[in-house]
Amino acid sequence: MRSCADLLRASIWAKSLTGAELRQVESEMIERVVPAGGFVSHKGEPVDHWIGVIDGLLKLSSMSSEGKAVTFAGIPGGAWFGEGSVLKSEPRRYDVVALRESRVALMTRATFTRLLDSSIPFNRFLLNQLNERLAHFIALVEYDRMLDPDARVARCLAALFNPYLYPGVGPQLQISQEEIGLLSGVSRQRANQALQVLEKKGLLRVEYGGITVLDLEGMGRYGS
DNA sequence: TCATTAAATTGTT
DNA sequence: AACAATTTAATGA
Repeated sequence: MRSCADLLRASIWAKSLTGAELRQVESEMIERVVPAGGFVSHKGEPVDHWIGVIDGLLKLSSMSSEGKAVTFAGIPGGAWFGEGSVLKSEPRRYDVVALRESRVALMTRATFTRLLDSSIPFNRFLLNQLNERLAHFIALVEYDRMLDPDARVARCLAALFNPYLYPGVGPQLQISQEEIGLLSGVSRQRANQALQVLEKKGLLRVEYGGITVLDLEGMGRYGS
């Protein structure tokens, strides 16, 4: 994807809008480039945007009291997130960090609320997305206790391929093993080891600078 | 188009 | 954490 307009074209909720509505939404959006390792937004900051990822890869994470980083989710290109905090007008509850150089689109609260008030498909989209995320977090609580890094990597990746949350992600994804490590909370070396285990089990194929998922089901239930 | 070089990524210690 | 091997991307003939 190259621009805000491309992102809108690829977003399901935007498909039902008229050309005029779409143009207005687009004109009200702000595009921002975030360098690798840069922050899209910090925990505790006031939230006044719904954020869409035009291109790149983000992670939502937080620091535990002991200073350990805990990743909640990876956000690939084509996805939207942050509706929870926009809806509740609360400060952001996690850090948003770009794992690689990324381009994001910021939708102002005004636009967001207008869509919320006027578009049924938009509401349906949000409802579905919130529901999918709930399922994701329940799964997170489960596997947070299992310490097997292979399983953590498997489930982190499986979450990235969720077709409802991330419709733009095909079976093949460009992601380095270092990024997988950052997402899963394991070292790059361990991520490499885990990927080889998963490849041997036929769940995915390891490629240069990316992976192809062969058995999404199996990845999601790995380790249980 | 091909060869060379630099940069990124992977596999191993 | 450091190293070597491998792949890709960029450059220029």
